This record gives sequence, C-alpha cells and structure tokens, in this order.
Amino acid sequence: MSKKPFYITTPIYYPSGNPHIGHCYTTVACDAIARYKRMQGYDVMFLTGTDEHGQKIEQKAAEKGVTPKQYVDEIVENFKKLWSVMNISYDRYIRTTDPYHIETVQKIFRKLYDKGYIYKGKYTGKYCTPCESFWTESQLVDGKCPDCGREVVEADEEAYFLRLSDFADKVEKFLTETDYLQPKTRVNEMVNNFIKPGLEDLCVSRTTFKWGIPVDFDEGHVVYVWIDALTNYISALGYENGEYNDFEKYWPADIHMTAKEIVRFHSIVWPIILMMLELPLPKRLYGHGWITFNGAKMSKSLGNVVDPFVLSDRYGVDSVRYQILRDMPYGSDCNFSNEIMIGRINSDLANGLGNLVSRTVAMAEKYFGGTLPEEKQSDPMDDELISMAESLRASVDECMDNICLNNALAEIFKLISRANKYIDETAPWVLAKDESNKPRLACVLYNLLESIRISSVLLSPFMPVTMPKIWEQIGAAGDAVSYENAGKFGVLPANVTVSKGEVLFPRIDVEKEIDELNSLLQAQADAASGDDKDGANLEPIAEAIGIDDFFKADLRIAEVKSCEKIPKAKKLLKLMLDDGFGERQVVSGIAKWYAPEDLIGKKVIVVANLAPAKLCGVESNGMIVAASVGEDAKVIFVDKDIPNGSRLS
RNA sequence: CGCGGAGUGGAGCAGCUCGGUAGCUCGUCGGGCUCAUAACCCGAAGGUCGUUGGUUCAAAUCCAGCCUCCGCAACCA
Repeated sequence: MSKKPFYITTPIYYPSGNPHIGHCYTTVACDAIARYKRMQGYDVMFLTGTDEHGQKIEQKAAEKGVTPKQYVDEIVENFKKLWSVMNISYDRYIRTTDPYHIETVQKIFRKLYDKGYIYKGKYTGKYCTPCESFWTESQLVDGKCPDCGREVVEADEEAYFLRLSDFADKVEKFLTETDYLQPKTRVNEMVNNFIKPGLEDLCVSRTTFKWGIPVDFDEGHVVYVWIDALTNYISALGYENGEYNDFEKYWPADIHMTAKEIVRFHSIVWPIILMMLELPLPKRLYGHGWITFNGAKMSKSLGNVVDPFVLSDRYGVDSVRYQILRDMPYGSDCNFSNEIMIGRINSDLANGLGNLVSRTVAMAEKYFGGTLPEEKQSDPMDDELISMAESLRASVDECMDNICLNNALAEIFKLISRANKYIDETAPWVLAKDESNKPRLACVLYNLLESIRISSVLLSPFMPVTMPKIWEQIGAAGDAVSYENAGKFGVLPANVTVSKGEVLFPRIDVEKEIDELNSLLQAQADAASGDDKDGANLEPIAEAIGIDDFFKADLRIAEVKSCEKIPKAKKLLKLMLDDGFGERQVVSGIAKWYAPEDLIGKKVIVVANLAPAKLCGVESNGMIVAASVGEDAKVIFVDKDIPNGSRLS
C-alpha cells in the first residue's frame, strides 16, 4: 500500500537581510508538522526557500559593490546554516534564481497572457527623472527620491497587470465557504478590506529594475514579485519544468504556512492565479502571529537580542524549538524575551521532563541494578496515569491536525506532570525499604517508563535531538518508539534495562544568564558600531550638491497659528501656519510625538515650495522640517524673534 | 461613521459558541518528601472578569453604548 502524500510549505523568505527568530518560528513549526506526519506514515514533501529578486536586493547589492546574485548567495548560505542548526528537515529548497523556476515563471506568465488574464497597462507612480527610477509612495524619503534626494514627479510606466477583478466572486466564495484560510477570523478581514471594495488588478511586471525574471516576449519587463514568488509552490514540484516530476503526486498542497502579513497574497492572489491556470486549490493556509519583543514587532536593531544562533548554542536547539512552539498561541502574537525563554525551559524541560527521566532511571538503577524484574503488582492507583497515557496520542493528533502546536505540547506535558505526581503518590523510596514490595515497586517504575516512552515519542517531532537520548536511557528501541506504539501502554519489555545518561536539559541560572546575555549583547553592539552597518548609526551624508540645488528648496520660517488632529488618520496633524504671506495649511505626520497644543504658537521651518498634495483627503502645502532620531521625529523650533516668512540661506 | 481582534488575581493565558461554584501555567508565601537537575508533591494568599446600562430568578458569558490597547487598510510631502 502506497503512502499518502502530504505537502507542506513555508513562505520563501526575502534574503535582503539575515534570518531571525521570526523566520525560525514559521520554519520550525512546519518542521514539527512535517516530522509528525512522517512519523504517522505519510509521504511528506516539505518545501522552503528564498525569494531572491527585486529592487531592494538590487540596491543592497549595489551598495555592497557586488552583483545581486553574489549578494543573495551569501545570505542564502546563512539561511541554510540556520536551518541546519535548527534541525530543519526540509525535503527541497527552492531559490527563485534557480533556472527551472525561471522557466516555469516565464511559461506561466505567457500562458496567462495568452488567456487574456494578463494585459498591458499603465502603472502610475512617482518618477525621478535624473535617476530614471519609479518609486512607490512608501519608498520616498521626505517626499523625495531616496537615491538622489531630488523632487519626483507623477508619471506613468508601461506594465503588465493581472486581471484579479474577474475572479473576485469566485475567490470570495472560496474563502467564505471552505476552511482554506485559518484562523477563520481573517476571512472577514480579507473579504471586507480587499474584495468587497472592488478587487484591483495587480501589477505583475516592472521596467524600472533589472533584477528579476525577464518577460520573455517583451524586452525590458521583468516579472514583479507575485507571479515570481507564489508560483514557487508548484515550480518546486516540476510544474512546467523538467527539474522535478512530482506535481501530480503532491499538488494540491496540504498546508501553506505563512505569517499574517502575507495572508492577503496567499488568500486572494494565489488562489486566483491557480484558478486562471485551472489547477486545484491548496487545502489550507495558516497565517500565524508574530514573535514580538515587549509587544513590538521584531526589528533589526533588536535582532541581536534574540539571535537564534546564540540561543541554540547556549540552551540547545531542542529547547529553543520547544519554547517558540509552546508559547505561540493559535493565530495571535506571542511576546518573546530571554526571561520567558529561560523560564519555559527551566520549568517544563529541566524541572518537568528532564527531572522525571532522571529520577525514574536513577531509581531503577538504585533499586534493581538497572533491569526491572518480570514480576509486577499493579494497583488501582495506577489507572489514572495509564488511561491518560493511553489517550494522549489521540489528543495530540487532533491538535496537530488543527495546527495548534502549542496545545499539542501542553497536552503532552500534562502527562509528564501527572507522572511526577504519581511518584509522590506511590513513594517508591518507601516501597524499596521492604523486600516484599519489590513487585509493586517494579510496576511503579515500569508505568513511569511507559509514560516517558509515550510522551517522548510524541515529542520527537518537536525535539528530534533529545528524544532519542531519552529512549536510550529508558531502554526503548526499534518498534517501541514507533507512532503506532505511542497509542499503546505496556510496550516496553517487562524486564527492560535502563541506563543513566547525561543531564538532558540543564537548569539555567536566570540571573546569571541574563547578565551574560546582556554583556554579550553589549559586545555585539560595540562590534557593530565599529563597522558602520545598518541600524543604530547615522545615515551616511548624501551625495554632494551645488548651492543651486540647495536653493531649489525654499525654506521659510512660519508660525503655527492653529493645529488639530486629522480624525481619520493616526499619524497626521493639520496645521495652519502664518508664513509671512498669509495662511498656509500643512499636513504633517507627527501626531505620534506632538499634541496640537505642543505646537501652537511655536515657530517652525517649512518647505514652502513643495508641490501641494493630499493626505487622507486633506490638502497640504509644504512640509514641516523635522530631524529623524532613530524611529522618532523631532520638529525644529526656531527663535520667536525671527519674523515669519524669513528665508533660510 | 473604513475592517477586524483584545481588555479575566503580580505576569502570561483558558473559559464566552450552548448564561448557573472563575480555571490553568509562572511568580509569592506556608507545609511535605528525599528517588531526582536546590528538582518533585500538597496547601494558602491574591480577581466586584475594562466601564456604564439592559435582558434574566441568575451575566465573564447574551444585547447596547462608552473607554483603552493592538493588527489590517489609509497615512509620515
């Protein structure tokens, strides 16, 4: 009988920087599921990879003075190194720069074009003429070209678009009438925000950068992110290429695992592309939450604090895998700190599981020289432990099927706690005092070993390194550690032999450890500030300009007459200024740092000749000058004596 | 009136679908045990379940309003 296939994917990660703990969560979660399914007897295909094209990578490479390929090669190595440290059992690693993927993307692009789903249109955006570059709103720095700092103009660019609008109804049905999108709460979010207001066609080609897969029938165009990235899930199986040929076997995917910020593309764009290609739709998409640091999203400047390499080096990979999977609740975010990780490792792994194995094995050695006698005497007091152990596999199965990894772990640790309690109830050290109690004592220890065996087998997909060490200690080998036997109690031989081994999970001294981590962090920060890498340091001084360029910007002193928040916007303040000529309305994104009353009556510098623009529907004529201090903005206030309208020169 | 989520002992969460003794983990305090990794086991303290009102014999749970936080969308000209 042939094994049932099971196809699971991580997103392909964007290698514009090195991998961090967030990437770890997604990948480790997939790995645990993949291993569990393999243990259950499925023929698993576990895919991960990297999404290596795009303007950002092109730029980063240019800054470093290397080719984009050289740049990504190096970072991809780091991803692979991390996956090897984290024990990720992926079956295939796809890079969007792999030739077979490029072949597939080009064929799909052409197919969609031939079917009329891709059409040529105009992309409107901001254009910097000297740099010949288009920028999106969010890329602009203070409204200027991020490369040269000059003004940008509205312009349009020829681009191909994907006709998503045709499939709006179909995809809405797919989301609302199937269990594809998990957690369910995201369905409304997607439907209300993106489908109901009218699904806009998606720009799928660009001409403003070169680092991408060429559109093979229109020179100058490269495929823009979505068709390139999402299709990895099928190109990696050999769809429209000769590299692999297991598309028939594994497609459709059983689980696409992603973080919540890309749920939108996986829940709307991806199914539509598949519908256009008339391919079966994937079975489940799971959008998990983020690992946050004191409530804030992981950011680069904090990246070092939770460097997964450091953590697994200090605590062991299995401990790190355990903690991030144990503490991430279904669908929402999970706060992370070193204290939380150490606390979890100490209480569950060292005190709970590790200590249980240690005391059980020690007693078997002490009282029986390591080998249990065949004669056993049971007692009704054993029943609760045994029935818990017998039913554990079924509860864990259910959690795994629902992708509730944290609950699966919680279930297993309920049995471990129960076993520790059982030791107190049965008090083996008391039994050991009387020779006539030996059969009863043997039975108690046997029940403990069985509970440990069942727990550790079910835990092995989560902690693949340590569980075999436990099996060695409790004398479990071969079939005894199969998934099949994890559902049965009484599998170990009656005369099982145990042998004490190393401490499985050493207890961590919290205070000492935090101190050491802090000094480590300090050392890293010092080292980083030495080689002027990204983050904490000042922006480099921009390219030299002539005095004429400076005078293009007309900077004036103006007084804030009135100021109010713009109700719909979170970040915007509407200011009425007196610029010496009269009233001028300006919108500024500083609501986070300044209340209106902080500004009224103050004098500020305004960029007076900036082209007018509308923000959240409110007209803005000019810009308040402010200094960027890290993530914050500080408005420059000037002396009250300077008359309104004075020009800066 | 853009969409959605959340507010429960010191911390983190469950319970809410289907109203009826407020539960779990960590932490704190007290006790027990000695097989074990200063681990384990038991007990205690600590919550008017964000707020106001409504429905009901009865509300953490259902309904309405309000406050606060978070995410998405919009948005740092």
